[in-house]
Amino acid sequence: MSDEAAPVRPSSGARTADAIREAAADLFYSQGYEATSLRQVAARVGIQVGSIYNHICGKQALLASLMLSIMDDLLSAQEKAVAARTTTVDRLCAVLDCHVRFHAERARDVFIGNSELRALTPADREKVIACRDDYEQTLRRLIAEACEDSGGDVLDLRLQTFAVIATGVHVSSWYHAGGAMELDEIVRVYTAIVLRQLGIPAAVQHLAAG
Amino acid sequence: MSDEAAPVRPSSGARTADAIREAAADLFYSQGYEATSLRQVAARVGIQVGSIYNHICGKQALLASLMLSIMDDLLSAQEKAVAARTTTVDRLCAVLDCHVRFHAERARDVFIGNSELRALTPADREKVIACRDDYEQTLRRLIAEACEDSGGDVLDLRLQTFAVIATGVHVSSWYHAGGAMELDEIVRVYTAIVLRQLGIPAAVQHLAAG
Amino acid sequence: MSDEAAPVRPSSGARTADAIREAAADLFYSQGYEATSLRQVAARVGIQVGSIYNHICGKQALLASLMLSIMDDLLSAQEKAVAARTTTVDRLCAVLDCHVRFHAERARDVFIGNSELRALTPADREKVIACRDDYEQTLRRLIAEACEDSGGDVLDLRLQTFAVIATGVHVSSWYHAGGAMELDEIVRVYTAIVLRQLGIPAAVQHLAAG
Amino acid sequence: MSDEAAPVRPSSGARTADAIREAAADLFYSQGYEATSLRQVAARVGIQVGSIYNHICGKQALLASLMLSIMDDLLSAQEKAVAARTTTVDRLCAVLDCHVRFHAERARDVFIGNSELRALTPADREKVIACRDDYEQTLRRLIAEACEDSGGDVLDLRLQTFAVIATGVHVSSWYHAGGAMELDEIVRVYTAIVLRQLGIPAAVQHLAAG
DNA sequence: TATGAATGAGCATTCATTCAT
DNA sequence: TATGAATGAATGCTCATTCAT
Repeated sequence: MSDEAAPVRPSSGARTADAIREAAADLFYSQGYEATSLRQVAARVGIQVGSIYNHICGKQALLASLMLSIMDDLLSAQEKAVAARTTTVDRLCAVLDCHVRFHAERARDVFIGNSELRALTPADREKVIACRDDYEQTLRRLIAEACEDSGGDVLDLRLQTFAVIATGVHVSSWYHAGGAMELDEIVRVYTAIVLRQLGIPAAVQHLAAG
Repeated sequence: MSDEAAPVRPSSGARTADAIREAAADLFYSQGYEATSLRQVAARVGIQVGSIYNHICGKQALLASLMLSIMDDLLSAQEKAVAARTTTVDRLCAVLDCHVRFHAERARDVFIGNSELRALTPADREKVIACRDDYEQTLRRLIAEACEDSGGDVLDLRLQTFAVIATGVHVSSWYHAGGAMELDEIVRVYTAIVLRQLGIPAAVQHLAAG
Repeated sequence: MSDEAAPVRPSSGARTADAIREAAADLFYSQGYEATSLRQVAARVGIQVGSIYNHICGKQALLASLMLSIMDDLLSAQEKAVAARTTTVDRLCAVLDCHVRFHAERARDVFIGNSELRALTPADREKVIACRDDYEQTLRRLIAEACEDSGGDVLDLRLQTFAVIATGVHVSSWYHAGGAMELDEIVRVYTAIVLRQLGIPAAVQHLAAG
Repeated sequence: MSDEAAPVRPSSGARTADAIREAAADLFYSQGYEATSLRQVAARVGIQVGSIYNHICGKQALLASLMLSIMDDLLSAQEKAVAARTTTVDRLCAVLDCHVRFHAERARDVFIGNSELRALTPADREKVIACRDDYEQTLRRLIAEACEDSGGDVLDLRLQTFAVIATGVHVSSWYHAGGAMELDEIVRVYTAIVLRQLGIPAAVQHLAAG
């Protein structure tokens, strides 16, 4: 309420900062971090290069902040998915659903998160990698638990977890809204092949889906 | 012995050219194309920047030539794998084996091939993408044929082909010789989960393996 | 006095830009465009090379802008000379006066304008040549008209126009203020030999001068 | 006879050297000395850059030798013209004829001689300038003598000598064989306007021409 | 003589960053 | 906050020249 009483352009500063982050993300996605100059970012926002430093601390920091935000969002989404269900198979399915949807819907961000690790400061890189490991560990644990509970057959937990992740991440490279395949359908097929791959019986799958 | 009888500097030119390509590949892999300067490449080879131009036409051309070589090798390996077998399931397994081995053993090159597409000239990019499509098409066709011949059950051919590729490519991000898992073992597990994912009965698998 | 009351750095930007153009003109004159580096220009202005790009778009554009300015000034001077008189012989004399004075007083600029055409972009070269043609055409027309009106005797209009131009342009190669010959005297002799060359009777000349 | 018995490609060395000089002259003419690389020269000759140093001492020396040759030819031509006639007016006309023809027919060389002085070593520049002064002095003396002998009227010897030279040199900027005006005609008009400019009576002109 | 490789200096241009206004 | 000017370092690339073969 008091919020809406504020001037129509509430904190143009924050708006500019957001615009910078958006523009940077777009450019980092399409050209890469190294190939993107702050001049390009500024131009897209409609300001001069120098002005950018009123909103960010530097190019490095901009990338780091961007990547950490993305990892944060990814982890939050996963946590929410885990929390929503009760059985282990249900939980796994929810996390798979979340995995694909996040990678499909935020392909740009996810791509940056995966491809610009090299460009980070060692310190920042460690932080991002910690998030990524966290994400992987959760998925791995869920896979193990779901298999145990449902008669699945894990051949190699690490490799199979990687397979699940890689398959979902790959969706970000080709999915686009309005494309040949609906996202719901993608999630359905993806879940099915993951469960198959884990040897979880079809019967259980239908129960989970039901 | 007979080796050392060879001329001390057998075509110093070709040797330098190769050294440049090797150094460039190493640096492109660890820092990215944009973040790598020709001065770094030259330094690693032990020559001056200018001298590099006796062997390459420019940075762009160096990358393009590198990527096209890699794609060439990849396609050749796949072709050889296809040619060596007779039944469709056998062929699929050979191609899966080749896929994983190539990505594990030439992780550096494969990484460059996947991550520096952006840095290419549109013309060169098209060429590389054409190779990549070719590679995918072969795998897709083999999957379809193998499933048909062996009672497999494809849910979505495109998505599942992508899953097979992504899973194999991912190996390149963690495998290293002497690591926790032998390459043979990786291939074994990978093949198993792919066939499972495609619904190809275990019985057929063992026949193929035998 | 009132001068010094003005702000110490009135638009430092414009001033730097002018200084760059002046320095560039000096160096292009004494060394030629190709032999002049932007580093030299910057050094003469007292800034770093990179800073130059806050004021110009590139070396090419700097030359083009310089040359177009010079041609502009030359054409303007000629136009003013033509406009100031009424009879054709008077007009011709005014234009000859302008021709010699401009070439004597702005020898540096005129030299650049004549000698660096090669260094221009085809597009810019065309523009400069169009100015030059314009200048020549005006002079040629005036010569024809003046001869007709005053009993002159043109042997070959084109060749004689060229002779008039070349003779005046040549002054720029040896005149310097305070030299052996006053500029007024140079103009007087030059005009006389041009009129003689055109066969315009001495009587008319004195009338025109009167 | 014994000459023709020599191998078909007599002294390929001298030939290559000449080819280098020709190629260099062409390129210096069209692009300027500074903008021309020895690589371009070599390419035009059909050899590699390094090989060029078997024939020349360096880029500077190549230019100097080229310019001195040209000045030599120019002076020789003038000397021959002077020697061929007896009366002063005849001599002047012969020298004017030679001046225009040389500048028309060897426009490329004359252009180099005039425009690349800057690029020479001070020592070489002095030599070329000495030739040029020599050439001018001869013409100046001839003008003075011819005017004295034929009732001409010199207003300013130096300026008028310059005018004569500049007019002739200018021909090199537009003449080309097969163009709108025959060279003989150009020489005729040029001579006429020069004599007019010097106030030498037409009667004498016809005598000289006859 | 010709070659191909190497050198070291130089060039136009770009960039992240700083700072007075 | 925004600007425009400046910095200093770096980059891809070219060049005249050298030299072993």
